[in-house]
This record gives sequence, C-alpha cells and structure tokens, in this order.
Amino acid sequence: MSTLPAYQNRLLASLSDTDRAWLRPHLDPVDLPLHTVLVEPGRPITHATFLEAGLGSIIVNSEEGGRVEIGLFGRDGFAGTALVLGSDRIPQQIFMQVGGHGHRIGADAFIRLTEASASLRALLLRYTHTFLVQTACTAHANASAPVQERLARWLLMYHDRQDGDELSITHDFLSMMLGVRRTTVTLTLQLLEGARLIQARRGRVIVLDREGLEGAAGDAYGPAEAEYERLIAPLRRRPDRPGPVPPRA
Amino acid sequence: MSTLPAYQNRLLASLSDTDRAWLRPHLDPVDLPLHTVLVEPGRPITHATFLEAGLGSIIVNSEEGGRVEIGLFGRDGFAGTALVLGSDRIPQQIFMQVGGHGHRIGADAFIRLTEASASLRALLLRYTHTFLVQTACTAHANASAPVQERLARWLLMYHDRQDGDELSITHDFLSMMLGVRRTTVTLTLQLLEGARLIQARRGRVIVLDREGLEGAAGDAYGPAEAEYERLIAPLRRRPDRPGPVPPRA
DNA sequence: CTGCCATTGTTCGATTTCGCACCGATCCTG
DNA sequence: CAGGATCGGTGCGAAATCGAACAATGGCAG
Repeated sequence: MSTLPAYQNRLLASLSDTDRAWLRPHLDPVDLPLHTVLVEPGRPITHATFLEAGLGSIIVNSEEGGRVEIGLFGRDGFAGTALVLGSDRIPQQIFMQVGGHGHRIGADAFIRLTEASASLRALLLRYTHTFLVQTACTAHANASAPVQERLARWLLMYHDRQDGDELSITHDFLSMMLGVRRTTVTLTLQLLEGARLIQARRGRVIVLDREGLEGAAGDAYGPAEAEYERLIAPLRRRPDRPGPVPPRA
Repeated sequence: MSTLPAYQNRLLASLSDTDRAWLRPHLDPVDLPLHTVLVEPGRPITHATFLEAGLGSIIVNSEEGGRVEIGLFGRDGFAGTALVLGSDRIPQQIFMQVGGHGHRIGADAFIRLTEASASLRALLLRYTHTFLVQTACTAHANASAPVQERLARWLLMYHDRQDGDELSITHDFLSMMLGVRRTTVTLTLQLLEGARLIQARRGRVIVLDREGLEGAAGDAYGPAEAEYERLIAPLRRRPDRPGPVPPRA
C-alpha cells in the first residue's frame, strides 16, 4: 500500500484511479462533530460531503416541530446528491446524527467535475438511485410496517454503516427519527431485547443477533441494500475478519 | 401553431427545439389503458414512457400482499427515471392507475440520447430530483400525518395532474394506495365531504374546495410541488381560463 | 462526594386505526 | 331487464399508538 490511506468512503474508494486523482486536490478533510448541519433546508448547498466515519440523516422539519427522518447515510454515500441532479437546494435538512469526519468539496467545483467526468457522474448517479430506493423503502415502512419492524430496520441501517455492534443512540432520538413517541420506543426496544436480538444500555444499543433483526425488520429492509451492493460495492465490512468483540459462540 | 400538436407532457414541452427534434423520431405513441404495467419490479426496464394523459403509480408490492404507493406522476413526468440514474431496473412496480396515453422510447436508445445531450439529461435529472422530493414527502406523510391529511394530499396530487375537478377512484383503490383499510377511507372521505372540500360519488371524487384541501393536507403537500415549479415548469394548468364547471360563487 | 440533569421505565386513559362481518346501492353486461 | 359483480356504508370488539404525568436510574460536573 502507498502512504496515502485508502478512502473509507465507498464511493471515493470505487472511483477509477483517474477520477480519484482528479478529485483528490479538491477534497478538504473536514471534522464533523455530532449535530453538524451539512445542508440547510431551502438554502443553497455549499459543499458535497463524503463521509469517512459517522452518520448523516436527511430529515424533514415539519412546522409543528415534528422531525422525521427520511434517509440516512454513512461512509457508503455523501451529502449533496441534489447537486448532481441539477438542484442547488433541497427542502430537507441533513445533519450529523453520529459524529465523524469526511472530505468535502465546494459545490461549484463539484458540479464542474461531475459535468466533466462521465464515469464520476455515473457512479454518483447510481448512488443517488440507491438512495431513492432507500427513501422509497422508508415510505413503504412508514405506511405499513408496525413500529417494531421500523425500529429493527433502522437499527440495521445504522449497523450497516458502523464498525462494531454498539450503536450510540437514545430512545428520545429514535422516537424523533421514527416519528413515534419515546415510550413506544422504550417498549419496542424491550421487546427486541426480550427476543435476544439486541441489548439496551443507557445511550446505546448492542446488536446481538443481526440475522434475527433482519427477520424482525420485515421486507422494507433489504431492497435498498441489495441495490447498493448490485450497483456500487459491498455495503458492510466483510465479516471475514471478526470485529474487536467476537460473539461468544 | 404548426400542425404538430404541442406535447401535453411537461417535460417534452420544456425541451429545447433541438432536443425535441432529436428525440421525436424515437418516440412511439402508445396507448396506456388502466392497469397497464410500465415497469415490472426487478426486471429490466424496457422503455421510458412519457405520459400525455392518465396517471402512473410507483408502488411497492410487499410479500404479504400489501401494496403501497410511494409516488405518482402524470403528464408532469415519465416512467424510467432509473435509466437516467444508471440502473436498468427498480424494485418497485409502475402501473397505470388512470388510463391514458403517451410516448415511449426504447431503453437503449433512451440511454444513448441522455448520455449524448447534456441539456436533455439535465432536464430529466431535475425531474428525478423533484420525484425524489415527492417520495421524501410521502415518507414524511406516512410517518406522521393522520389518514385525513394523507388522503387530502393524495387527492391534491391527483388533481394537479388531471383536467377538471372529477377524479375517478374507488375507496378500495385509495385504501391500497394509502395502506389503510377501506372503511377508514370511507369514513375519512365523509369527513372531508362534511367539510365541503369534496363531493363523493360512486367511483369518483369531485374537488369542491382546492384551497381547503390544501389546508387539510398539512405540510407534506407543497414542497415537492414547489420544487417542480421551481425547476421544471408550472405543474397545474393555469387557472386563468376556468374549467368546464366554474364554481358557483 | 454530591447534586444536577439527561435518560430510561412505568402507568393511565383517550384516540386512531384495524379486522372482520354484513348489507344495501349502483353499475355493467348480456 | 335481470343477474352478477363492484362499490359504498355501518357496526362491532381488538389492537396499536398516543399524550401526559411521574418515578427511578445513571453519569457527569463541580
């Protein structure tokens, strides 16, 4: 390997050497602490941001104070898909739900590069497609899946994009993301815990049985992830090398 | 005017003369009766289809038989956005929810043309962006809006894309689209009728008070439509010439 | 060590929506 | 115009979820 560390971001890692070398000088490393706002609703998007670590949420801020998440991404994607689609803004907000870091590029330069390189554009558009499918799955889940399935799906999506099996989240936060009451989240987490699928700790959730969770998530989990793996790259870290906390068999 | 009738389809009508002339020889007129399937889930997309009249639905066919609509389009859009994003298939189904007709173009030729003309591609991508926003609004509505708001929103989206104020739909169909029971639809329609916003007839709904409906739809209706008008063209027919049934003031 | 505060757990009634059953009304077709 | 299918309306009890209040817990700061 070279001294240049490989990108953790799946998109940057999937680029051709040519595209990557071309893009690299424009990418600024950026620290992204918890709650950093990447895109403000209705305001011009200033940067495209590729995550190396952490999680970003796309949320709708309804006027009555209700906030609902409609999509989520980590090192599998980036913030600013609208720029590739030819819009300089979106009506939703994107913020860091789990702190991390990444690389960003100014909107103007980003647009110029995507217009100039068909292969770069194609990759980012394929990612946008998978994100559209994810949003469609969210709409599907919200319409017909009970809270337990939605919650399981959400935990899986988080788990897909993080190392290890410990997820940092509070019930309160989950209740906002899913658009349900906090006490419903508490109750539902207890159900999942009773089924030995997870373990709940203060401020965190530990995934015990991933396959079980997938079963509990219903069919709203899966299509978007399959689409990502079909069109981009493996979503999760290959489990060939067990993580730092191997399950006691 | 020339003898060539103007396209009713907003996208085709928005094209530059050059793009339109270039695209025209590839467009085949196609009749699209009720329930015609435009895109089969998981199968290669064969055509891009631009509607001139009628309505298409993107739906998720879950395994338990539950079908939920995640988006809808009429002469404002087209079926096959995934082709522009670089995917040859989608996990959802697209079918005609209201019969009509349109123009279609084979997938291969369509991809070639969109890759060759940046202006054509840009328009179609902007449309894709508005559709993504629509899907996001659907996810939002499904998560937090009561049935009444979702129903009002759905009627408005239909109304936006049809001439006149009479919408052809059955309670049964609405219940599938919204993912609720039929009797809930019946009940909710009665509420809207009681508020003088609509009039329900067998197999149809007549919009009486559009502004009132917009009020009843909550904030999940609006953002997607505003985005369309900002980036593409007016969505509804201009109300400067009243329709065939002017309201009795 | 101690006190504060975010987080979690529990309870209760109210409300929405579900799931099913049944019946009447309307429309289409032969 | 008669049959048959579709569509709309109604009435239950059951389940999920809501909304609000309150207690218990754990972690961090002073």
